[in-house]
Amino acid sequence: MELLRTRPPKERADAARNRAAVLEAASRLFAEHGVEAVSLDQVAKEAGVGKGTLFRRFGDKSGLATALLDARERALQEAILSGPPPLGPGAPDAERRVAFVEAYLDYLLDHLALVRMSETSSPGARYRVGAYRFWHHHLTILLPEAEDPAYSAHALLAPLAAEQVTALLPELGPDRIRAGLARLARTCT
Amino acid sequence: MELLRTRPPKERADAARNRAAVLEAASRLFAEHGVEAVSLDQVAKEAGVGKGTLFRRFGDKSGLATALLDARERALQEAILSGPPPLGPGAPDAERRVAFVEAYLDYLLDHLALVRMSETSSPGARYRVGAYRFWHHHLTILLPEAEDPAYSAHALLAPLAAEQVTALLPELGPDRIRAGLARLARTCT
DNA sequence: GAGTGAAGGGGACTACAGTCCGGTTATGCC
DNA sequence: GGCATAACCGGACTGTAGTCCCCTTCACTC
Repeated sequence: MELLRTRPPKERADAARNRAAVLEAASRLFAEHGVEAVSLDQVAKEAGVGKGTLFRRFGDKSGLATALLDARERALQEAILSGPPPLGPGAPDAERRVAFVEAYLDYLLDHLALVRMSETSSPGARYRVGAYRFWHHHLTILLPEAEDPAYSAHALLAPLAAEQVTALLPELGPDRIRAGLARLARTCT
Repeated sequence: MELLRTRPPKERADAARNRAAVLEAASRLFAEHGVEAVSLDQVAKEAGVGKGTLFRRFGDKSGLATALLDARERALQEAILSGPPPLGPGAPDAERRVAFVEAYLDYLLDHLALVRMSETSSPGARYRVGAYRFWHHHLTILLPEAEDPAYSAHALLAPLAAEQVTALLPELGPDRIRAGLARLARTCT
């Protein structure tokens, strides 16, 4: 018998079932038709729930995308907090910065359309979610010698916006982007 | 008698009249109620034209914003091409880069909501318009010693995205943003 | 296992961006 | 000045994000 509860114990059974159904339906539809081409009506219908339910659970389109990315995001955060260096603790700051931007770029390229949706539907979404705060805090800590670590961290995250990477990818290709980011991370004091 | 034609001679009189009416109405409504709160239906009604006309002329919401910003944008481009240094030609590259990011930030802070609308309604709009190409080309020229001038120019423009500045403004205030950008522009090789 | 309070469900509803096409008007030529 | 034609006009139409609120269903108590 399954007694393990990953969520706080107050989520009702029907709610959990619907949450899972929505995530699964969204994942399937996005994979099949592309993120852009799928409307939330379709997701709701495919999941067998009403539209109201979908919005109640996920707030808006960017919230749904964020929920779908949650697992991958957590994995990266784990690797940063307690994985092996240079991504995890133990390496010099500059190397950890480089490792971070490269790992984040990998994550981004793997899920570009979805991250883009999570950042762009709903204005300012990127900067509101907890994950951005996490990346920003991490980089701030790794920039103790900068004149304004908080600003430098934002400036290093700016070219990692999904919108920016999407626009630059056809022009420069992933390798130049990766190299440029690494240079930036190493030298940005 | 007015013989001066600023546009190529093929724009019909009614088209020109409607163009002006739309721009004036949009400008007035945005000033009065805020950019976010005004719908294009309202703009069309206020200008006394149909919706179809509005979209025919300006393509979409971001096109309308771009048209409203056109004059200010051109002024900045003029100053860069032929104004006095350090913004115009004559000063060392690093100083010109700093002058550019500061001047652009001023422009941005003056018209933040409008620029944001021009960049965010319609995905990828920021990178498609001619103006972005202009700024990018200008910075590329000013970064001859960078390992990848084209990428560095993009990276320096990234923290000048309206979305980013909007998010950082309440947290850091304009002065820290300005100082951080200037540092970045000076040292970004 | 029946009652009860609250959380959840769902679909009709609104508002808005963007499209389309039949009718209209300006312009250039005779 | 009249005519042909191409450009333009405008509002009805579509599809989508997001809201609202009444009804259902769960979980907890006795």
